[in-house]
Amino acid sequence: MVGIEDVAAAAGVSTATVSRAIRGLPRVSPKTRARILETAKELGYVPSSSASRLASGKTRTIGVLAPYVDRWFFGKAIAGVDEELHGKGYNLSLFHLGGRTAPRERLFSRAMVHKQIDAILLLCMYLHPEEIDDLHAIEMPLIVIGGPVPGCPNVGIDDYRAARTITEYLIGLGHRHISLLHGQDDSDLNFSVPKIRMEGFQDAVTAAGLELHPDASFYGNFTVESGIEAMRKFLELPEPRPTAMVCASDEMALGALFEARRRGVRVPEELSIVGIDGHEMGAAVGLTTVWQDPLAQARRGTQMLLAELAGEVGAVHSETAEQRLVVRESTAPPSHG
Amino acid sequence: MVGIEDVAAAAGVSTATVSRAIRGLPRVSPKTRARILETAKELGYVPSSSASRLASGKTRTIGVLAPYVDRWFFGKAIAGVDEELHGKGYNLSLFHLGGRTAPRERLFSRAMVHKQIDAILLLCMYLHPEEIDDLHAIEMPLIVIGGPVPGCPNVGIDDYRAARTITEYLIGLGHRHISLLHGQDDSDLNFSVPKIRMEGFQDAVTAAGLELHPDASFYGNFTVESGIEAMRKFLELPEPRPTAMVCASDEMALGALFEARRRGVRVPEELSIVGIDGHEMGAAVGLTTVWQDPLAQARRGTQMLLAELAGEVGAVHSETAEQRLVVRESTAPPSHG
DNA sequence: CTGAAAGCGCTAACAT
DNA sequence: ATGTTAGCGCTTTCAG
Repeated sequence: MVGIEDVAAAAGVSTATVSRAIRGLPRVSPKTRARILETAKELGYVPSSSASRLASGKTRTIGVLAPYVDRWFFGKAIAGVDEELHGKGYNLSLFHLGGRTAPRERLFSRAMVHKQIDAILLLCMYLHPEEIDDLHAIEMPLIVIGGPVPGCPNVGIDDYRAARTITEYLIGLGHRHISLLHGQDDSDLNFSVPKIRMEGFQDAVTAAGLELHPDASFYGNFTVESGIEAMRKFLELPEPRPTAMVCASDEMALGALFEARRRGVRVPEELSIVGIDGHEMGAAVGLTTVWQDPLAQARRGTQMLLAELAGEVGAVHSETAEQRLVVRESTAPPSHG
Repeated sequence: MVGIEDVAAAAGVSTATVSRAIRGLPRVSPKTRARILETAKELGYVPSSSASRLASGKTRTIGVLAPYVDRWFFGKAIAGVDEELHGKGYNLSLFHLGGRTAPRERLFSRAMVHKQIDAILLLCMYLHPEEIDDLHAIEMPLIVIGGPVPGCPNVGIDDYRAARTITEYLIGLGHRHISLLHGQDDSDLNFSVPKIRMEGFQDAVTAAGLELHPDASFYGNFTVESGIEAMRKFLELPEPRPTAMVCASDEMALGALFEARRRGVRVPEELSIVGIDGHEMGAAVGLTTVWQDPLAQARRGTQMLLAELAGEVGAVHSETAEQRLVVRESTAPPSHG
């Protein structure tokens, strides 16, 4: 295998010069650099990343910690990191956070992770207190995309406002009895996107002088299936049923919407349904939602990490991402006034 | 930072023994191993992956080359690799193949990639001849998931049969005039999933003595949006229009289905629509399709790579994945007989 | 079963 | 602008 020494010998220079030339560092004369680059190409030289990692202490890879990769938000975010990294000589390593598994295991694997990356981009919905502590202990640029993590910079939308906005929109339409499909299970995590969205909903309802109907609240796990399941339960509710349903995500809203129509419930005439996210399918079926762009959020976060790694201290900081109420055809005033 | 020497000193052994003990290699007495493991934990020792990569020549990372990450098939497949790798001490590095960009650039980045991984899992739909050659030149376990790549082992469904099956199902229902929404653009790549599915469709049609209607053929890029777009064009077709449409993917079929209903076209009464894939949303809306499981396919492929890396020669080989016609409510006999 | 020592291939001072 | 020379922290023969 051709190494840096071969190139150095062939080009008649030292390995140090070859190293500088190839990495585009200064202190190499243009003509020397050109010659080195050419011989390197001729010899088919490719630097050993292992060796350069060890020698430099930099891995030139960004670690993306995610609980899922086959879900809308996470897929878009990972794509965003990838796009931003592309062509910049950085690699993307994917680490499974493990949905809601024991924190103990998560911490352990995290220790192994640190040595392999230069910075972390965290995607998550839930985080246990001890995990947060662990995160703070890491000496490494870190940005979280999406939900807030106390003490960590993040880029994401204001989830409370998103939930409140969409709920108030429904109330403004005349709905007085609104069902909620949230993404929170019975854990007591305080700083989680599902919890925050739920609060936004609740505050909007009570602020309007309306009542919360615990029996018309359903749990989902952000999947289409859970939306379907929730709608089934909803339809078993005694009349009069709520005239609208706000779902904590578009994926669940879509499931609910499909199931409602399948059961012959007319949307929005008999039931208004809304989501949060901006899923492409939502646009296709006319789902009213609060749009956000996780891909852009992840790109922004990645830019910050890269800037920080490039020496720009303070480059990583919290930033609120764009969100927008998008009214489509899944909402209408309640039919019975 | 605590290194292997610190552990060796604290445990009163040599670094070689620590290395063996920690990696679970033989030739270490049980009690010595226990003592080493304990002191390592006490000291909070974590091996430097950079150093071990350089010294061993193994990176313990699987490279996943994919053109997209935020699309159903690819997201599921990446999740599958991740699941299979989990807990086995292997990392997953994601490399963007770059949709249909210039092969030249793809080759270049591929050279950089090789030094960073021990095996490759390739996800793709299109591959240029020179890229295939390049792939063959790689001395590294390789498996492709999904579409076939000449000369490379792959695990995936029989796309020709999938397309043919679904088309014949429609024909069996009585449809004589069928529209096609395929995923092929005007390139001339021969071995690509889009092309193969198109052939399955065409052969089914002609074998039944029916005619191909080029004007009722549409191009899509596997996204929901392209399905919507195709349906718009379809609806501009002069009457009598085809009574059924087969789409090369569920995502496109879903887009077509939504747009059709939005325009007031009743599915399946006036128009039958089918897809291929088994997307969760398809189940939710009752889309007839040929189901497949990319997550399982990727897991299987990853298992093979891992086995091969473990020394099991011949572990990597082609395998045809499970597929199944799933009849739901988006299909019915043509209404006008 | 355990230790000594020679690298793995590059980077980063420090010199020149 | 370029060369010299130590390592980076672990793995791996080869001895013992």
